[in-house]
Order: sequence, then C-alpha cells, then structure tokens
Amino acid sequence: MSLASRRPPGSTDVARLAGVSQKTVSRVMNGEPYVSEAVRERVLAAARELGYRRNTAARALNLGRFHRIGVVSLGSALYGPSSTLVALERRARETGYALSIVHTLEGQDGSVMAAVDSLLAQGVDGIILSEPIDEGQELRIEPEVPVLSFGPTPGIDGPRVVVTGASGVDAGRVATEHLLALGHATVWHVAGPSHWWAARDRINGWRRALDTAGVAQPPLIEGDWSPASGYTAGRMLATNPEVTAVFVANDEMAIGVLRAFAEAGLDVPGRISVVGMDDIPAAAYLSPPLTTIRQDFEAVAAYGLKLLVDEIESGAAAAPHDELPAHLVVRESTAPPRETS
Amino acid sequence: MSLASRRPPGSTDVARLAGVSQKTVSRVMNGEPYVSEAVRERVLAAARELGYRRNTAARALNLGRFHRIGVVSLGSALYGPSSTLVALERRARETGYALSIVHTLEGQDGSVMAAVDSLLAQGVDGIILSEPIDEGQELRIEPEVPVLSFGPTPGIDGPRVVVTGASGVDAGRVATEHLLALGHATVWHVAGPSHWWAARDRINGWRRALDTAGVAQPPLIEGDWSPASGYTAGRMLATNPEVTAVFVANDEMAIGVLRAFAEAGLDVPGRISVVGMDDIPAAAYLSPPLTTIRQDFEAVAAYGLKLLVDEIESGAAAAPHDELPAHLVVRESTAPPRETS
DNA sequence: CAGGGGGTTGACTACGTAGTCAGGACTACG
DNA sequence: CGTAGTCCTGACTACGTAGTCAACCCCCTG
Repeated sequence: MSLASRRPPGSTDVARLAGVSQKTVSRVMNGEPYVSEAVRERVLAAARELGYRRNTAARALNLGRFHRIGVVSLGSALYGPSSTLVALERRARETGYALSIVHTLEGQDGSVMAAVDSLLAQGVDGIILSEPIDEGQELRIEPEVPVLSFGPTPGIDGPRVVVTGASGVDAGRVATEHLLALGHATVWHVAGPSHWWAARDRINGWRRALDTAGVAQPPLIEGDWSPASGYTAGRMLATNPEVTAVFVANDEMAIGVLRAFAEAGLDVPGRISVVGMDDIPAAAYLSPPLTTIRQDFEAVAAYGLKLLVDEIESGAAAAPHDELPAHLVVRESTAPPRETS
Repeated sequence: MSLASRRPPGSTDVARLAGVSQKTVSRVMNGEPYVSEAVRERVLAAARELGYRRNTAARALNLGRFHRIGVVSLGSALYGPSSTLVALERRARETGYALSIVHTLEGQDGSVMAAVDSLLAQGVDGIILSEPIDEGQELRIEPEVPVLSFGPTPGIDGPRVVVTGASGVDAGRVATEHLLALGHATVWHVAGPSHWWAARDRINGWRRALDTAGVAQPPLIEGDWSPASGYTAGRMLATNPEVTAVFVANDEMAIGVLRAFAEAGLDVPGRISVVGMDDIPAAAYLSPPLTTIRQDFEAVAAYGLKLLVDEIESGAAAAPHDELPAHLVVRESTAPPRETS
C-alpha cells in the first residue's frame, strides 16, 4: 500500500472519484463561487481520500506566478540578519508566499549578483536584499522582478525597484544622543563594514547627532560585525584616555569591545560608557548588562514585505519609505562621565 | 523598452530566433550531447539576446521534480540553527537544489506539522527537520517525500525517512569528561528543552560520561536555550556550594550562567568551571572567555544533505548515520577545582 | 406560455519544458 | 554500390492547472 502509485494524484483523479469535471475540482480548490454545496463536499471528500494537493508547478506554469519570494541573506549567523529572516518568513507565509533563501559569501565580490541570479533561475516573483551591501560596480542587475532592498543599493535602479531605508539612521542618532545627554564630551563609533548600508546608516545617524550637538567627530573605527573585530577596536580605544563614550554598531562587536575594556582594566560604565545595537538576547546578561538599541524586526519585515507584495500584485510603484523608529534600551553599560578632576 | 513584453521569453522564442526547433533549444540548455557546435552557439547567442531562462515551473511540471528542498528551522535567531541553515543552503546550491525555509513557532503545538505541511504544499522533493523536537502525538506525518531529521523524531517513521543523530551525544560526553579530568567531583548540566532531540543527546552524553566515571548524577536543570533561562539556572546553582563544574547545553545559556555567577560573586573558573556549547563567535570574548564545544556545522550539513539527495535521486535507503565528532575548545572558564580545605 | 436571468457545470485550451520516436545526413565498411 | 552505424534535428506529445466560453437547469416575470 505504500509504494503503490508513482505519481501523486492530480485534480483529474479527484474529479474522477467525485464524479465531476476536473475544472470543478479546480473551482473547489480555489474557493471559487458557483459550486453547489453538495458538489463541493463531494470533491473535498474525494480530495481528502486521495491525499490530493494542488501541483504548484502546474499552477505556476499556468498563472505565470510562483507565489514565491527570494531572500538574499548573509552567509554568517549574526543576530540581526537571522531575526530579519525569521520575521520575513512569518509574514510571507501569512501573505501566501513561500520563501527561498540564498546566502552571500561575505567578502566575495559579485556574490550578491550571483545570489540574485540564483533566485531568478529558481523562479521567484520578487527578491529581497535583506542585508544590502554596496559591491560597487559588481552589482548591476536588470531584474525581471521587483526588488526590495533594505537600503539604497545602487546598481539595481531598474524600473521596478522598491527601496526602504529602515534600519540605522535613527538608531545611530538615538544612541549618540543618549550618550551626549549623559554629559559625554563626544561619542566614538565602532562601525560595521563601510560597504554595508546598515553600517552607513548608523554612521550617518551618529554623525548627524554629533553635528547637531556641535561636537567634534572622532575618527571612525571600522569593524566587521564580529566580536573579534570589536575586540580589536576596543583595544585601540582603550589606549586613548579621552575616550569616555562609544557607540558600537552591533551587540556582537560590543561584546568584543567590553572584553577589551575589561582586560585593560577600564571600568564600564565608570570609565567608559558603551552602547550597542540590536538588543541580542544575551545583551542583558553581559558584564555589565549592555545598553543597546532595539529594532523592531517584525515591523520592518512586515512593512517591507507589504511594499514588495503590493508591487508584485499590482505593479504599482511602491509608497515612499518611512523611517522606522529605534528604541533605546538602557541598562548598566552607560553612565555620566566621571568628574574630570 | 522597459515595459515591452509581458511574458518572459520561452524556449520557443529562442528557437525562432536561432532558427531551430524548440527541442533543440531544450537540448542545448540541458547540455545534452548530439548538438552541433554551430547550432549550440547560435542557440546560446539567441538565449543571451533574449535574456532567456528556463522556466522552473514548466520544468518541474514535466519532470515531476522541483529540485527544491524544504527546511524546517527554528523561529528564533539562535546561533546553532542559523549556522546549520547557512551550511545547508551552501551545500544545497552546490548540489543543484534550491532551499525553501519555514520556521516553527517555538512552543506552539503542531507547528512542526504545520511547517511540514506548508512545505509539501509549496512543492519540495525532500524535507529537512533542522532542529527536530518531539511534539509527541502532534507529529504524525505521512510524508510523500524523504525526510531528513537531525534526530530520531518518531512520528515520521514513514517508508522513506532518513535519520542521523549527529549533534549532541559526543559533545555532552566530551564536555563532561573534560571537567571530570580536571578533577571535579561531578558535573552539573544546564540542558535545553527536553523535547528537543539536540538537548536529549547532550543530556545522554553527559549521563554516559558520568556513569563511565562512576560519579553521582546531579539533578538536571532545564533551560530553553536563552540567556535568560541560563541566568535563572545560574542563580539556582550559585546557591549550592557543592557545585564546582557546569556543562551548559549552549553558549547563549552559558552567558546567562556566567552573569549569574558574577552577580553572586562566584569566580569562574576559580570557584566554578563552566563549559558551553556551539562556540559562538562571542564565546572567546566573554568574561571569562568560554571553554566550549565546537560542532562542525558544515560537515553535518554536508553529510545530511548528501544522504537526503541520494535518497531523493535514487530512492535508495540511506546509509547508517555516523556520529560526527565534537571538538573541545579550551579557554579560561575551566580549571581544576579549588583545594578543599 | 415565452422569455429572461442567475446559478451551476463541463469541454476545450494554453502555459513551457523535455521525453519519445522518426527521419535525414554523413561515414565506414563489406 | 549497398548497408549498417553515428550524429544531428524536429514533430509530436504529456505534465496538471485554471481561463474562456458555451450549455444546461430552474425559477421568476411579463
């Protein structure tokens, strides 16, 4: 009974069993009107008996739509990208779309392009660049489907591009303002890789807040999102007695920074204040618990996905992007500067 | 020129332009033999000119294969699951398969079942349960495709199930033995949720090592993989002066445990040794840097994916599973117990 | 009773690809 | 020169679904 039929049942099989036409089965499965209740139930019973499922391939072929969205995500397991992916998938499923995922090989030129191409080859109705980076000339796509990018992402400004700049500027500003408000003379910044738009956004927010306060801009320190790079940055900062406040572009790097400060014997927040970003689950359990910026991944995903799906389904130009708010979570890693004696 | 053709070009269009039959285009695109070099190049040129891509839907319909694997992953952004996903995707793409992802809603009964169903509805040739959990009676699937589960996962023992128990037993054993070898009287364990097979594996490894050493088994403490649950467990352990060594089932919980010990004024490793698991990037930058167990996600993914693809493509029963080795990374969170005075 | 209109159903077909099979060109060999 | 064997090519068709269009039933209205 197990290895009976090679092929899975089709609507024709269901139709035969229910004594109706294949088209009627199609109507029932799609919830179309103009099917009598009796027939509907007979068809559903037959479908259940045979274990029938609509064949997506045939459906896609006929409709010219895959009901599938491709996501280009990052080839490493950072908290932000992972959370975004989870949120995107939840929303996509609710909206009736399946999610295909491909990862970029960080640092490998043209890997975003390769990833997009892989998605187009699979067949998707839209593409999301979850962690857009600027690969420069490498990225020049003429996508035949709408593309949603969480960042400006030049090079894809084809006819049907959706862009939203949701993650970063506001966060950088809020973090910096928090530290300035505590009385720090200025705020240093350990940034993400500069070809990442998320990193650039945060840098911009940081700069904007410093400018607004009329405060000097310390040199930028660039990491690669990893705790190791945060540690390196922290070692450097630890040698400079003028540093009293640091905004780190993600919590993972902040862990490295905290470690470097601990090794250098610099008390946080007594001697230096640190603000992270992302509010990873571990942030509250670091030593000291980390003040950080929390992003609402669910909201960003929901907003972005809605734009993309609208564009897919209506072909309408997407609405302009909102700046989604960042939320400051104050813990114990920030404090006013020590009195200058 | 941008909004010209509604439909993307098909092999027929390429054929017309190249002056050959549609079938010949198909042959060229599939790299079949028996096509003259001249024709091949003419076809490829035409395809390039039109921006032709094979239509996956039509292909899948014809072949009865989707060339797609579905992955059921965890609805939260933990390091282990994320790393597994990345590794799986890389291997899948190399093997010519696309990856669909769905997330479970942790703690919601039947969500694995729902996830699997969602994948079957999308159309996949195989399914991977990346983080198998035991939902008890909830999970009873008669999958029409091979299923690969990184754990025993009863309830799907349909005809074509592939199982590998790659992650955990060995790790639990190695961690425990390391602590015993340092001279600790026994080792406590902060486990993952007991319905997770990964958690059970680690528990088994821990128990086995204790039994082998002929050492008493302390009561099991169960967390939920989160730093918060680790913190709770740590607070409890901190009250017991007999505790000198703890094996924590993942690094995230270990962060919470370390925090609890720090708050309680218990020196690690002076007073208590802690071993984590996963070797998250932050592990080396905690205070103190965490001794942990590293799993080779790439190897596990490659091995599992190979089994699954073999099964998909040949229908052959899969080979028995290996126990993939766990690698101990010794840092500063473990030391011999303090001399009992 | 004729005509009309809505509810319900089915026959036919397109969608783009690759498998099957037949046939033409050309070479090698007896 | 005939025949067999390669190499190359194309016509035809199936795959499972849903759109189009026509037809039928039944009840209501004039």
